[in-house]
Amino acid sequence: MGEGEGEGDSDGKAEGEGDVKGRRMPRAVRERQMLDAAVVTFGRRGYRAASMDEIAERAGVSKPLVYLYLNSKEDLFTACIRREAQALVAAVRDGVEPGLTADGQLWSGLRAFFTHTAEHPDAWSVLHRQARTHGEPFAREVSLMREEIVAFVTTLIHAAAQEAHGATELAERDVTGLAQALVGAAESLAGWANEADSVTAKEAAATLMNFAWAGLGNLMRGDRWSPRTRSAP
Amino acid sequence: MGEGEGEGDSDGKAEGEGDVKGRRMPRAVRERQMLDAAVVTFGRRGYRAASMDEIAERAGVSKPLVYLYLNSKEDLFTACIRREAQALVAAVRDGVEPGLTADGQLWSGLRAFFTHTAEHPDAWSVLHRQARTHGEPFAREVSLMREEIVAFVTTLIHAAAQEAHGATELAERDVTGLAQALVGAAESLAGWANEADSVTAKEAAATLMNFAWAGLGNLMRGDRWSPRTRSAP
Amino acid sequence: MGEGEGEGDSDGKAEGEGDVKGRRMPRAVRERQMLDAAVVTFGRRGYRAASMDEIAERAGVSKPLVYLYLNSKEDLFTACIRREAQALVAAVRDGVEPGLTADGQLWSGLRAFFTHTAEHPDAWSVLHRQARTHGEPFAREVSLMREEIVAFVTTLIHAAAQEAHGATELAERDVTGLAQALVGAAESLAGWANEADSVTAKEAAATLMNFAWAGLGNLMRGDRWSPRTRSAP
Amino acid sequence: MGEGEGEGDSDGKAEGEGDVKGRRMPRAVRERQMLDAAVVTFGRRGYRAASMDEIAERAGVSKPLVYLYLNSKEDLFTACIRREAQALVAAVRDGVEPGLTADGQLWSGLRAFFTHTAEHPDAWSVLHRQARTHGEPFAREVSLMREEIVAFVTTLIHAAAQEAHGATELAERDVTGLAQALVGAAESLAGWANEADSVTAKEAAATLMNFAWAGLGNLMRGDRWSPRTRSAP
DNA sequence: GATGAATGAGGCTTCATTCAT
DNA sequence: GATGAATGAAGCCTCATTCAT
Repeated sequence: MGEGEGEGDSDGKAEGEGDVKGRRMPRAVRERQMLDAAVVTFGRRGYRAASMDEIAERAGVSKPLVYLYLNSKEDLFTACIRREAQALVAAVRDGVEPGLTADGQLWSGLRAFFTHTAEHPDAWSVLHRQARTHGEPFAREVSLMREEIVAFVTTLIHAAAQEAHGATELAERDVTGLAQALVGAAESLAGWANEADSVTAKEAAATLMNFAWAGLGNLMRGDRWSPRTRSAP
Repeated sequence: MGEGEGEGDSDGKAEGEGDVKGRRMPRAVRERQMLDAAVVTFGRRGYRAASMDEIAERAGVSKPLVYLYLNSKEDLFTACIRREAQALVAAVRDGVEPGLTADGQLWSGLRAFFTHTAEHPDAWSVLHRQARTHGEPFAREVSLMREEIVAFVTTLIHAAAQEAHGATELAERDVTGLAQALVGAAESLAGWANEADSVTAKEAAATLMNFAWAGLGNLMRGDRWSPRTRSAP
Repeated sequence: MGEGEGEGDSDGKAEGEGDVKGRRMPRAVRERQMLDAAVVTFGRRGYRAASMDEIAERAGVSKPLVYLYLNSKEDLFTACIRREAQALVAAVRDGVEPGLTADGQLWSGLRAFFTHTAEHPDAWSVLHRQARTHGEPFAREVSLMREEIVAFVTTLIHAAAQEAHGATELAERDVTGLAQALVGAAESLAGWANEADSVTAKEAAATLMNFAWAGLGNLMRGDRWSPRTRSAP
Repeated sequence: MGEGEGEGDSDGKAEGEGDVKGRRMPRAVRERQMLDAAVVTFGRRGYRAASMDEIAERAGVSKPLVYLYLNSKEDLFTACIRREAQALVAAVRDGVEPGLTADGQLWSGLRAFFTHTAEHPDAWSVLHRQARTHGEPFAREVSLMREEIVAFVTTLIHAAAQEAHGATELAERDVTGLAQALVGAAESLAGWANEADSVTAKEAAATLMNFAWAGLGNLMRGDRWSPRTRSAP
């Protein structure tokens, strides 16, 4: 009740590598299989509801082996988070096309972000939902990633400002606020895009880009809303 | 995150009613105490990690009484969600000052939202994190609330558009996208504001308001970013 | 799972006495209501699965009142057993028509037995199944009743023997064995009659009577089966 | 009753395998130990009153192992019933000496029945008392066994009738009634034999055989008792 | 006479984790 | 390198039973 999602185990156990159960395999491969299984399980069931039994079974190995390689449930979860965080950051970095203007880069980065999260929903669930829902050891890992992304976006914002005007000084707090809002909006839109299949990653990216663009423009123009500002935006 | 694991239980048990442990109290009062305790516990630990033992202890009653009044962990969690969702919606509705222009109303609503979430961080955690992290019975409750808020925001957006220009027709998808992004941004900013105490509800509201304002302006102007648009926002 | 039977509470709570809930009633009446409720509940759910809550509710009183009048679950169960055992014994005794020959008396007694058990299935369940299934305090009560009936039947058997032949001496063990077998058969047939509604109390009694009759006849004739006896009964 | 509450645990835990507590053992062996312990516990305490704790302890293992191998209390009880039902049926079948006349077969079957129930009183309690006292999942298992035995007895009755007379047609209902009564009597006598140790299986079988014999004879002779029949059996 | 409020104790079940092979 | 066997600890839930009014 109330836990997990998928009773139907029609998903691939990634046994597609042609491995027969019990086959000796190099440690690295086994470890990857375990992490894959763990990400799926944690992503769908949540940290507490995921059982080492299910993870081991999904990975096609025995439980003691999981412990041998990954020590404990906590360590395993941390490893998942770390791996997926790096993968996401890498996907975004690699998606950014370097030759473009700052806004072009932002755009390509956003597309990469939405594409990656759409293609790895379990990983996204681990990072966005599960890791942040459980106490300190895990939340920190995600915070690090989030900060990395926020920093990256901040850089792009500064660059865009530079390109546009030369050196308009932007207040640091404003920029951070914008970045926080952008990332939050992105996360929300990622969820929206995952639910309503009709919305593609590209559309989500476009929506967000518009949003960011407008916010940035206002910021640079110093055109800020205040209680005294009246209508007519 | 600001929630953390909360090992140090230096928090007030809200026993402020002057009650001595073990005193007989009318059902309604006890029930409120239990819900209070449950919100705190669920908010900090998460649904699975929260134990009925801890909830009962925090409420200052024995476990069986919790079951007598609230049936099961699932029902208890649902009751928490329901109560806090209504409280949040009510807070926002009550915060909106009716005489104002649409943007003034949006502004006051946002302030109320950030104020409420800042004052009830555990409740906010329950709604934003915990409820959505666990399966169907709970997520739906929050979805209802979220949709209510999204609908409300959508109304204000339309009203603002009207006020500004008369009848610019906005594409429905754009408006929904904007609302989704806004709510997501708000959620993210609420977290930010909770973490860094230096950021007040008012500031967060201002940041978001700017954001919304700019997005709305763009939308109405038809001034949309596209890959071919070049720099100079 | 595995307990009780009737979810559908379409049975009368015996509130047919025209009592309004909460009405003060003489102790004897209240006590009877409680015992009625208890017999139904114990009969359907079994001793352990029956809860004092259900019994109190079915009786239309509060739990503490049940304790006030009947002390404990154990005492309550004992009271049920005692009352129903006496009722059954009385029904049989009253059913026996005194003027008849011994076999006529046996016949009328059997009819009374089957009629009573058919009309009070819950009471029969309490005596036959539940009481004997649980440890010492209860089994003894039923044993007493059973012995009373066995003794009564034994008397009739002796009387019948007398009537038939004058003083054929029957071995005590044989008579007791016959009586035991008879009672067991009666219990089994009572169950059979309860299940297959097509079998009436009268038919069951007839079947058993034939049985008894034949057994008794053999006994008196000294016509006993032994491994060396060959076919042709 | 002979079962009682069994406070004094002076019984052997059947640890006769020479195993030391905690030793690793193959699954099949452990499973048998658990079933043995469960039969004893269920037989003496009843389904509800038996605790998994006691069963595990009696089996010399920890509770989780019981769950690992047997899933749940319900499954465990079902497994007990199934195993003991099969054992009893097998004992009776194996006890029947095939070369004999029908009545000889009935006799040998009865002896086997009484011997088996006398040697396995807890198993008999499980089948006769406990399983039938608790709701549907369990009663059905025993019903199947009972029907199997009733059918078997019915066959023998027909055969005996054949041998005796050639083809006297017996009414189906009469035969079923006889079989029901016989089985009931047998069950009752089994209890009697268990209580009073002085009564051996052989004696019980003899008593019942006489009973059956007489009933069958009457049936075939059409010599039935009726209210109008007067004395002189 | 009657009850709403409250609890200590115990039962079923699951899980992360470790041996011994 | 890999696993079948095994468990301590903990969680959800229910129940018989008692106060205080």
